[in-house]
Amino acid sequence: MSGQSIRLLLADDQALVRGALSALLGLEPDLEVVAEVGSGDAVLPAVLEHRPDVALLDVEMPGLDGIAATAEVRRAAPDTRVLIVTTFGRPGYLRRALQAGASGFVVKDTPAAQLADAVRRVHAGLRVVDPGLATDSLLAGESPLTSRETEVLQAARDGSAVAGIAAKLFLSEGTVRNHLSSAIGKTGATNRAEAVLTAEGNGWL
Amino acid sequence: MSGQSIRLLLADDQALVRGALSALLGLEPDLEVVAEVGSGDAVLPAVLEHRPDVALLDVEMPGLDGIAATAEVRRAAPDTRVLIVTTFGRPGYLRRALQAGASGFVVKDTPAAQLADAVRRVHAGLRVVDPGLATDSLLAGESPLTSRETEVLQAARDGSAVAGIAAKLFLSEGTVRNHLSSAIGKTGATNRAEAVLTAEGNGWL
DNA sequence: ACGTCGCCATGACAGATGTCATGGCGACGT
DNA sequence: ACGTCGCCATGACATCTGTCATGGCGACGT
Repeated sequence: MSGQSIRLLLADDQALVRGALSALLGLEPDLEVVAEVGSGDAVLPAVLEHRPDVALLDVEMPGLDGIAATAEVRRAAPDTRVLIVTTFGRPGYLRRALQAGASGFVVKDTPAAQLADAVRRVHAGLRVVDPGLATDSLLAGESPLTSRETEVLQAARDGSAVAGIAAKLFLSEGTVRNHLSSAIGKTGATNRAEAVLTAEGNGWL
Repeated sequence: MSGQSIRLLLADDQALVRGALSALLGLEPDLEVVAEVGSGDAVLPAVLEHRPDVALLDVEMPGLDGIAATAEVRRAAPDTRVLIVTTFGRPGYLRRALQAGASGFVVKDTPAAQLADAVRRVHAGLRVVDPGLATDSLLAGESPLTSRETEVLQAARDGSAVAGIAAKLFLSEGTVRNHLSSAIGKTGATNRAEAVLTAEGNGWL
C-alpha cells in the first residue's frame, strides 16, 4: 500500500464546499479523492465500499453528525482514519471527536495549504489537533449536564414554551421547569435562552 | 478584454473554503483567481488594486458583511460584477443582495460544477439566481419590522432580559416590552425566542 | 390642518418562568 | 444495607413576560 496515493473520502453537507475541497486535495499528486457524500448516514456505506485511507468529515451534517459517523467508521472499518474538518471550533466537539476515535481535528479557517499536510500526518498515524483549540477544549471539559437536562435544552432551542417541551418529552411541566432550572444553574446562565446559547457554544447539545 | 481569462476575487472568512474554491475555479482554463480576502473590509481595497471582473462574496464575514461590501464595490468599481456565494439561503439575503447591486446569488449546496458556469454568466452580464430560493424570497418579502423592533430583537439574541435590553438601548423597560410584543406579533411567533429565530431565518436581523 | 405612523412612555393584568422545599422511585457502588 | 445520584413529580412563591389601553411627541404626506 505504501508508495501509492492516499485514498480519501469527503463528507460535507454543502456540495460546493465538498467539490472545492475535492479540487484542492486533487491538486496534490499523492492524494486521491475516491468518494464524496453529503450526509452522515452515507459515510459508513461509502467507507465500506471504497475503503479510503482517510475520511474527512464535517461535524454539522444532516442525519448522523460527524461525531457519530466517526464512531461508526472506527468500529466497522478500523483501517480508515478520520479527520474532522469543521466550521465551528466548539470546545466540546474536539473532545467528543477524539473520544469517538478521530485522529485529527481541523477548523475551516486554517490555511488551505495545511490541509494536505494534515491529511498526510493523519495517514501516517499521527494525531493532528488545531493548536488554538486544544487549550480551550481542556478548559471547557465535559458537559456538566445530565441526559435529561440536555434533552430539555435541545427541545428548548426552537423557543418552545414549557408546555411544548413537556408534551414532546412526555414529562410533567413542573419536571421540565426543574430540569431547566438546574441546567440554567450549571451553565452559569440566568435564563433559558442564555443557557441554550452557552451550552451550544460549548458543544454540549 | 474578450478572449482573456476572467479575473476573480474571492472573499470568505474561512481560509480553507477560500483556498478550496480557489483551487476549484483555478481548474477552469478561462478563470483566474487574482485576489483572496478574508473579511468584508478588505474587499474594496482588493477590488481597487486588482480590478477583478467578478467578485465572489460570502454574506457572513467579519467586519463589513457581503451585502454592504457589494454596495461598496458597485459604487466604487462598477465594472466589477458581484456574485454572492453564501451558506444560508435566508430569503431576505437574496432581496437585499440584489438591491445592493449583486448580479448573482448562489447557495453553497449547489453542485460544484455549476459554480464556474455561474461565474461565466455573471461575467457575461446575465443575472444568476438560485432557482429554489427565488420563490421563497418573493414570499418572504421585506422585513415588516420597524428599526426599533429590529434593534430590540437584535439585543435579545443573546438571551438578555428586558432590563438588559433597555439598558443597552437607553429605553424604558415598558417600551422594550412594547417593541418586543409588536415584533412577536409581526413574526407570527408566540415568544421572544421564536421571534428571534424566525426573524433571523428570514434575514431580517 | 389633519390623519397616519413610528417612537416613547406608563400602568395594569394574566400568564409564563425560574426557584425552592419536599418526597418517592430505581440504579449503582461500597 | 446504606448513601448517593439521577429522574420524576407536586405545590408554592417571587419575578419576568407578553398584552392591552392610553397618551404625548415629532415627521411626513395630502
